[in-house]
Amino acid sequence: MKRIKISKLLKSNVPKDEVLIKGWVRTRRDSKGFSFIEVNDGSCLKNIQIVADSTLNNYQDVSRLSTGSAVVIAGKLVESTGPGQEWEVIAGRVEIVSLAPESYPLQKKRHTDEFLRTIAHLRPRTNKYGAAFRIRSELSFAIHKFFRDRDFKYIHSPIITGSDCEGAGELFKVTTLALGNPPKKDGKTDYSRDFFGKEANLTVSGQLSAEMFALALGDVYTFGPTFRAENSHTSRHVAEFWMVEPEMAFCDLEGNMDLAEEIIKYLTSYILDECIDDLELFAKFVDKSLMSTLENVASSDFRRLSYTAAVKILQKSGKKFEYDIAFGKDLQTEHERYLAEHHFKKPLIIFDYPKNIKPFYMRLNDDNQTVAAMDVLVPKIGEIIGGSQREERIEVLEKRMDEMGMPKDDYWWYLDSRRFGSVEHSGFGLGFERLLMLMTGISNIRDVIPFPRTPNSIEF
RNA sequence: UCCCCAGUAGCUCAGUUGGCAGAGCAAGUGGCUGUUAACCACUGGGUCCGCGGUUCGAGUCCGUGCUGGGGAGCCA
Repeated sequence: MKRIKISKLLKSNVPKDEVLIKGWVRTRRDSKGFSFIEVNDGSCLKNIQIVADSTLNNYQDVSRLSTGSAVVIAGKLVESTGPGQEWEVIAGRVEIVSLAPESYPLQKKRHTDEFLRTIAHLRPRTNKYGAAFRIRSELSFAIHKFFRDRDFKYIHSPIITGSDCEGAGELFKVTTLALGNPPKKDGKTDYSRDFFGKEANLTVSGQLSAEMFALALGDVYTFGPTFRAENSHTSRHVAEFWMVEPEMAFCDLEGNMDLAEEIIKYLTSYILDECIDDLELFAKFVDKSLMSTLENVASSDFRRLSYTAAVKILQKSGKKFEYDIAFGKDLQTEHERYLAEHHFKKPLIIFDYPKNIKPFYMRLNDDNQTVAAMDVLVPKIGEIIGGSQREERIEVLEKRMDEMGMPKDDYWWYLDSRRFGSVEHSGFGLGFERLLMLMTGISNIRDVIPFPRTPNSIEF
């Protein structure tokens, strides 16, 4: 007999004489002469209720099954005579694959997220984390589907890089040199004797690679891990996270914003359609307003306004902010939250930021003051996308790099793309985990990553 | 890196003015019942985060370190 997953079993329209289930015991309740066993196999949120009669030849052992034990059950699927579930399985055979001892840490009650983080290897066995990671899987698939349906090509950008890309944050060094005694030259570490012959780091962004491929394949995207060695202690930052980075040739900032809005709406609708059982758990136990938030994101047009207009709104708001608002200063978290959560109450896109607070590759606008940058802000999460139209004019780009004191030689290949068939092009970075926080209402980024990496924490 | 909060049973927490270490849940045992976070009874379970200090006496007060959490900065 072939094993059937519980997700499929529960969708059955008719009773079945023979089914084979493999999974883990969530709870057991004994009655006179038989036991109810709730079995979960991870395929969906719901358990299947097993009715195990005392006539089973190993009932003695079955009646001692503990939470977390692995079992194989052969039996028949019947309509449940009790309330609470549509189907149940009358067990003909219960094979105990392995018994979880009393030290099994997961109890039949709610645990705190902080405690579950200390047992991150077991937490996917809980309802909440099982649901979170099923949604993570679905969301990954939906991202590939979104791009494939629009004829984007998937690019694998390198994990180990020789340049620090955009100067975005602190880097993790990659080296095979002896830490205690590295070779020296003129008092400094001699990286010419390192594995790659020069300094190497873990990537902070696949953007520069993606730009090169956009100028060859047209529309491309990357979707992979990125690393930041920042000593951040917040619920929105981790050292290792995944980023989705589309890059489009022959595309200006407006087209870029169009795609950003389209993908957020598409993914939100997709999850609403495909993961409703899991979503309902979050709507019930994690964030009561989740459904209205998601429907708001999926259906409302994102408000677009320039940085200059945003600054004016903030100045006229009459609200006291901890940080000053003035043209040329970056918007702080409190400002972004005010705009997204109080003023507009829906997702918004802010564009045309002052050039002095943005990286070198963003395209200089005609006013010579601002660059064609855009950030997408959503309620509760804040910045979820950062992107720009890229500077395609080589003389403007080189001038900008000079102003910022960047070593142009290291970027010879990047500049080459502006020498040979340069065209206007745009792209953005979408924080995958932040998106997942939006979708689930989970408020700590550490709880949407299987094994999160944060300062001082790499246990698993 | 800065600011704030917390650390007591497996988990979640209480612990008064400095005076014998507590509850609920979980676990174990027994009972009961088509149960469903089942229910009832009993039992076991403690480096009160570490180190140092004050005191006749410290879970409690002081100093210090560590860990966790929240917020800020940085960003996705």
